[in-house]
Amino acid sequence: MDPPGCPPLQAPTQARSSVPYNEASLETEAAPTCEYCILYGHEEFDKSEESCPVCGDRVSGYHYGLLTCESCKGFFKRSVQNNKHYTCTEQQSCPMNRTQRKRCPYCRFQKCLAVGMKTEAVRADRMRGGRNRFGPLYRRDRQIKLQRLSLNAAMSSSAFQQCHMYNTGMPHSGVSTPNWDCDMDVDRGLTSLPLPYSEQLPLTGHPQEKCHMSFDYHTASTSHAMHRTVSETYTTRSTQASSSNANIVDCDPDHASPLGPFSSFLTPNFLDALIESEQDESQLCAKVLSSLQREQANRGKHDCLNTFSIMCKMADQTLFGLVEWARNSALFKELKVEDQMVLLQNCWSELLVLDHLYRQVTYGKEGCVYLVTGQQVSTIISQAGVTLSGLVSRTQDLVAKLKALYFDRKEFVCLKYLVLFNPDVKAVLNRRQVEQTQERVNRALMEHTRQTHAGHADKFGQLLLRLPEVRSISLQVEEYLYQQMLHTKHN
DNA sequence: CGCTCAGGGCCACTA
DNA sequence: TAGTGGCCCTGAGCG
Repeated sequence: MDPPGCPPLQAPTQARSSVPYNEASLETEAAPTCEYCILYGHEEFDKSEESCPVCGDRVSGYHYGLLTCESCKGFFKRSVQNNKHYTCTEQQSCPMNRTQRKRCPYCRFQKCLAVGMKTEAVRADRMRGGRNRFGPLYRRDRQIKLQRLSLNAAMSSSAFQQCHMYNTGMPHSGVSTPNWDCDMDVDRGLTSLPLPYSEQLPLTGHPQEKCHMSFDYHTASTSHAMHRTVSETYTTRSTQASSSNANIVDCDPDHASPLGPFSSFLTPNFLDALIESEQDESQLCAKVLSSLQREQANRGKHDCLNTFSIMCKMADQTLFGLVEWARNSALFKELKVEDQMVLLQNCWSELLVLDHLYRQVTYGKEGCVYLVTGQQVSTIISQAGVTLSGLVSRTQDLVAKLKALYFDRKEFVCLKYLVLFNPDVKAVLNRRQVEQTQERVNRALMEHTRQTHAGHADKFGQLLLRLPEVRSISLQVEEYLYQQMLHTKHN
C-alpha cells in the first residue's frame, strides 16, 4: 500500500532490467517527502527480500493470492489451466526448493495449494490484463508487511537486542539468570497497563474491571490467565447480549447461524462452509501487531517490553482470536453458552498449539520459529532454557511430520473443530450434540483427505494420530506457564 | 487519464 | 516433445 500523501515508489521486485516500463522509476530513488515515509524510511516492503513460500526462490510479485516467484506463478497457472493431474513417485513429501522444484510437480502443486495459492484466481476465460478480486487482500497484506517492518525495527533496537545481550552475558539491567526459562522480568515497571481486552471487545459492561489489571500478572500469561481470558470474554459478551438483541445468537439455538440452522447444512458444502466462516489470518496478524505497537508506544523508548512479555502478548492476542473464532462459528453457536465455555476452557492450549503448528507448516522456515506477527525468530532455541527448548524441539518435530503430510488449511480447520468439540469433557451438558458435531467434522475431514490426496490413502489416519501429540505439547505448555507463574511469585 | 500491477501469452531453453 | 521459466503484453482499477 502506498504511503498516504507521498508519491509511490517502485517496488524493487520489478527491477529486471528488461522491464521497460519500470526503468525510469527504478533509476531515481525518490526521497521520502511525508511523515509516514520518514517514519518508515519510505520502505515499501521489499518483495525481492522475500522468498517464495513454495520453493524459496525470489519473489516477483503477488500471484494467485500471495507473493510467489515467477516460476511458481507459471507452474501454477499451467497446472490449473490445463487441469493437470500429477502423481508422486516417492512418498508425496519431496523437498521443494529452487533446484528441486522441477522434480516432482505433484508435490509442487500440493505445496502451492497448501501455502494458499488460489485456483480461482486463474481466469477461466483467459482474459488478459485488468485486476482481480484479490486487490483488497493484496493491499491488506502490504499494509501488514509495512507494520511488520516497523515492529521489526522497534524490536531489533529494543527487546530482542536486550534478550540477546543478556543471553550472551552482556550487561542487561534487572536480570541475572542466563536462562530464557527464567527470563520473566515481568515486574520491571509493568503495572496497570491497559489490557488487550479493551482493544478487542466492545465493552458495554464494566470496562474498568477488564481494561486495567496488573500487567505483571497478565504478562506471565499463565494458563490461569488464559482460562480467565475465556471466561471474561464470555462475561463481557453476556452483558452485551443482555443489553442488545443484535447478538442473541450466542444463547439461542434458533438463531444459531446466519446461514440458518447449521444442522440443515448439506454435507458436500459442510467443509466449505466451515472454511468460509474462518477468520482472516491477516486481520489477526494486524491486531497483534498494532497491539504490540501501541504497547511499545505507551512505554517509551527506554522502557521496552522484554522478549518473554512480547511472546506472551502475542499468545494472548492469538488466544483472543481463537475465542472469537469459536464464538463466530455457526457450529459452536448452536451450543449452550455453558457448554461453549467449558469446551473452550478445556482446549484453549491445544488450539493455541494447533494454530502455531499450522503457521509453522505454512510459513515457517527451517530452524526458525514463525511468530503470529510474521517474524521469523531463529535464535530462540539456543537462548531458551531446557523446558522451552524441549517444547520448541517437540513442536518442530510435529511440524516436520505435518509438512510431510502436506497439511492444508481445510485439514487445519477440521482439527481445530475436532479439538474444540470434545465430548469427553466432563462438565459438558449436551454431550450428544458435541459428539454429533465431532463426527460430522470427522467425516468431512476423511472425505477431504480422500478426495485431495487420493494417492495418500492413510492421510486421514495420520492426521488424527497427530492429535495426541498436540494434546501432550499443550499440557507441557500449560505446565511451563504454571512454572513461570510460581517463579514470578517467588521473585 | 496516465500509471500500476497482476494475470495471460510467448518462446527460448531444458530434461 | 512436454515442461519450465523469464520476459512482455494487456487492461481494470485507482489516484
